[in-house]
Amino acid sequence: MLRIYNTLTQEKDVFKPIKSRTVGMYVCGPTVYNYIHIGNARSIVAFDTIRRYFEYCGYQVNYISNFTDVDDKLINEAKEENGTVMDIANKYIEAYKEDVDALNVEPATVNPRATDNIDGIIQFVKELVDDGYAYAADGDVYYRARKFNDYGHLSHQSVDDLESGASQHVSEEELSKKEDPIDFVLWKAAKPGEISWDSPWGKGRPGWHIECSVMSTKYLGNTIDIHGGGEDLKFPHHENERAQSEAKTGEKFVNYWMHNGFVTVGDENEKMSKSLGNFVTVHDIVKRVDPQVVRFLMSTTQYRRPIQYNETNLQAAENNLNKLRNAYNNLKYRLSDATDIIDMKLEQEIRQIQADFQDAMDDDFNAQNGIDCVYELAKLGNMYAQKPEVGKDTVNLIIEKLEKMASIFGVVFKEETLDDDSVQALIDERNEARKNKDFARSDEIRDQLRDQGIILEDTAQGTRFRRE
RNA sequence: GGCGGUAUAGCCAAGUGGUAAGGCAGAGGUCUGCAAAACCUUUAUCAUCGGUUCAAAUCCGAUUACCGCCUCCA
Repeated sequence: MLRIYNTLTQEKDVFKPIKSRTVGMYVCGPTVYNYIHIGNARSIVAFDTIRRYFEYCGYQVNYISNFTDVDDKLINEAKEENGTVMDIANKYIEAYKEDVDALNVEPATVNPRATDNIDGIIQFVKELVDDGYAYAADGDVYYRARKFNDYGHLSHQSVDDLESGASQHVSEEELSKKEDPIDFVLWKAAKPGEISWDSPWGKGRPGWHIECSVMSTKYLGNTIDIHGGGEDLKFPHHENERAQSEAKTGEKFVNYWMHNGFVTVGDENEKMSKSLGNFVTVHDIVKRVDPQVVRFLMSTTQYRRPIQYNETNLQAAENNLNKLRNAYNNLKYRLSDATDIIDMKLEQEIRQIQADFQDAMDDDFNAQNGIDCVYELAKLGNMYAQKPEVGKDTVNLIIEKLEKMASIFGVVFKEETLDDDSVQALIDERNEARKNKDFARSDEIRDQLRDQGIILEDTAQGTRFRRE
């Protein structure tokens, strides 16, 4: 029985999908005005890992993640890079896809763009105005937050507290247009020269939160199973989405609200964000770190926990990932001399590990406990692979389970292959030398191959190799 | 000020009432011609104080520290 921590109820709720074998997920995607940073990546990886576990459980997942491709930051970036807003958006959407692909994230079912949904947004806002939930003011349209009785419930804030916070930050100009400082903008009037669309309120563009409400309901319906994002999106973004959507449809917007924890960085352990200027982009990081390692670090940390991004943790992740890769190789190598004996007891243990794995993941995607089960399986596999005689079916069973469980965390195992006959010739020559106790020569060959990034390992079954 | 979260060995981290999983790093060992890989052994009384209980890391209260949100932000 899968339980999910729901931000709205602040409890782990039993997961009941709206449709029996389908899950509808909407995960807030990036505003595409820059390369994504590893905080973005954490969110993307966290929800990809969750999605993969749903699929492992046999669900079909409708995974929607948007691109917010018009807002102030894009407009500014366009000025700076001397291009149009669409140029900037297109550039960083392409970069996003490359980065996310490097992290082995499954493609979304759809990545809708805000600017492809302007008509829907205008229609949505119009209905809110017609119903009295929103009002036009000088070309802008604002949402009447207080009119939505449940406003503040998701972020567990009282409206009055929010208001005292908001009053300190809202500009004079905005304040003069708003009926109430906590009201938020649905539609923004365009300044001269800015990208804009025609609307009943004049030329303008969408406010920040509205695109997610529109695209979520468009692709997944009025009520969706899961809506996710970073914990900083609880307020105001998700609070506002919820208010807009439920006011418009009169139905519950989201059954399970999920929020991932932050990536912290440096000795200060402070939040990484674009505005603090302490961010590391995925674009840069993959130049020096194996993206699989970054992925592994992120997906094996429970999604609500913070991740300290530093060399120590990266190194630990790499070691652990290599441990799994080695176990895989150890098992694959034994396939060559495996017989058809069967180890029923071992197969029973493997099934138990898988059951434990599912229990762990069913508990709000406890990846830490989940990956521990995979380590246990790897150890079991390593021990088995050292036996004098192994059964082919059993070895294959371990490999299959290892691949299946590890794939949730985005781990892909590759079988080592030689594309170069000269390497095999050297390995043969080295074994000949070893037979003749010419260890000087055999070690020389081993060192030579190591310099090429090929590690030799002598086993009872022969010499095998792997790449560094 | 309001709200939310976290505090367990050098590091990551499990554990939600019965006398501290696991991983990484370190140390020692087995295997190996030597390695590599693997396996084995080894390292804590759980931020502080007080309370409840036969029994608490686990429940209650207080305190401290750190992080986040309340303004754009994954």
